Amino acid sequence: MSIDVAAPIQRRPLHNELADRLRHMIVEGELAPGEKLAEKELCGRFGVSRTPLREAMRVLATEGLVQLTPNRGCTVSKLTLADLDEAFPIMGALEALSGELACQHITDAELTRVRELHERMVAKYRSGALRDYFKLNEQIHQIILDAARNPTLAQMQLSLSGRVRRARYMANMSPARWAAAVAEHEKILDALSARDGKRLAVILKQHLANKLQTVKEALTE
Amino acid sequence: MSIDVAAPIQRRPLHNELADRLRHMIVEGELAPGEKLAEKELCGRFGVSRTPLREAMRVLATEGLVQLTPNRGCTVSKLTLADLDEAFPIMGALEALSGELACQHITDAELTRVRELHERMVAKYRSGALRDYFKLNEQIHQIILDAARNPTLAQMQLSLSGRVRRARYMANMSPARWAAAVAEHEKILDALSARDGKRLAVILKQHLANKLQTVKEALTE
DNA sequence: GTTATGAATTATGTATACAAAATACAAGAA
DNA sequence: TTCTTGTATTTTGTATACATAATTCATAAC
Repeated sequence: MSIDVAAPIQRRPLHNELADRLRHMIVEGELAPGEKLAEKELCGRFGVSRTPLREAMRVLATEGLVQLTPNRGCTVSKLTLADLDEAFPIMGALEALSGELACQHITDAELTRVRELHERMVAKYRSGALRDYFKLNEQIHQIILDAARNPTLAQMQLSLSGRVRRARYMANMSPARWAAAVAEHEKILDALSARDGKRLAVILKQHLANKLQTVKEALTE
Repeated sequence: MSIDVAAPIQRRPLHNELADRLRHMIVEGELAPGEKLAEKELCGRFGVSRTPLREAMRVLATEGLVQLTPNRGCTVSKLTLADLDEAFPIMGALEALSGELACQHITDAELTRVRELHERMVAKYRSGALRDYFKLNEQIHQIILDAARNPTLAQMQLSLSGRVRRARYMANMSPARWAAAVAEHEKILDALSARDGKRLAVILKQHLANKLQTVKEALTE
């Protein structure tokens, strides 16, 4: 195995690297909601000075992942029920738009890819592999998002879903919900195949509304 | 006139103040798109050191108002036709959602306020006062946004509209367009008064689509 | 025992200093 | 002239130092 000597040498600023790492840690739940993020401690952990770390913090604060209080430091944003109630309808509206636009722009190759992922996802459902199911689910939504050909929209969706992603593990889907979700995905595939944007928009919006219900039920248990 | 001695003493970090000022300057067009923002020069202008300025820059970059290139500094983001094509449909989707939610939550008092602003706006239209018209227009949309009772949604709308606000002065509305816009606002008021969320959503989405057309026509001239 | 007060400590906000990269520019070669 | 190539300057990236606010904790008053 040889390295690509023509590839550009990657050198990114520390604050970018830090922002990415911290974002990942928060989104994946490695840093608990409400946790205090002391600059000094994080500097020690990453082996950097406070300057780039603080710059990364401002970015995460703007994205809503952490909360900054003047002279009082930084904490990982909590994810309340109200936050979910706010975020999911927005995600529904954005997904609906994605679906509409995707129907206008999606290529046959992309459509084939969606079908393939869908089949594999259904197989994972049948075998009860929730984790793999989620992964394929995400990939399908990602392709729709890409097919919308609207990077701004994709960016906003990504940012928003990052915020609520932490709630994911809470959503221990009931068998009934899971079956319903799969049924919804059949409809999504149908509408997308027919390139029926309006229909897909309605389905996706409802899909997100149901997702919210699932998460909320899991939370109130 | 006496000061309110009970009011909390305002002391905000410099980076917040800087971010607000720079954001305002960019959104209002005082800093031209594509303009280079050298740290040293801005530090001199505001009388601060580079540390808080750089923190403010990261925030603006996350909001999409400036572009950072590693080791190469910062420039005010340009607003291309493609950006408008991306942003307006998203704003349409978000406004539509706002309208839907607003119909569920708006109080009679707020509705009265909207009617009042609407009347004043129509008067400004009749007298040809475009600037005042815009201002009242914005206030109406703001009330709808507030009535949606979804701060996350409001925040996202604000951020997006800030990005495209610079294109506003380009939109020198034709008389026909202006008349059409006013007619649309009559429909908006009707649907809102009837608290018919679905109808309002459709109107608002179309309203934004028309706005995009207006701006694009003004640009291609 | 509880509350209040103040010094000591710690953390955050800002400025400055140093390192490294990019840019500008001048001198020399084709 | 035009294109290199090397050097000086400028700019950005990062670390450190200092200023100020918040917190902790011990002590004193009630």
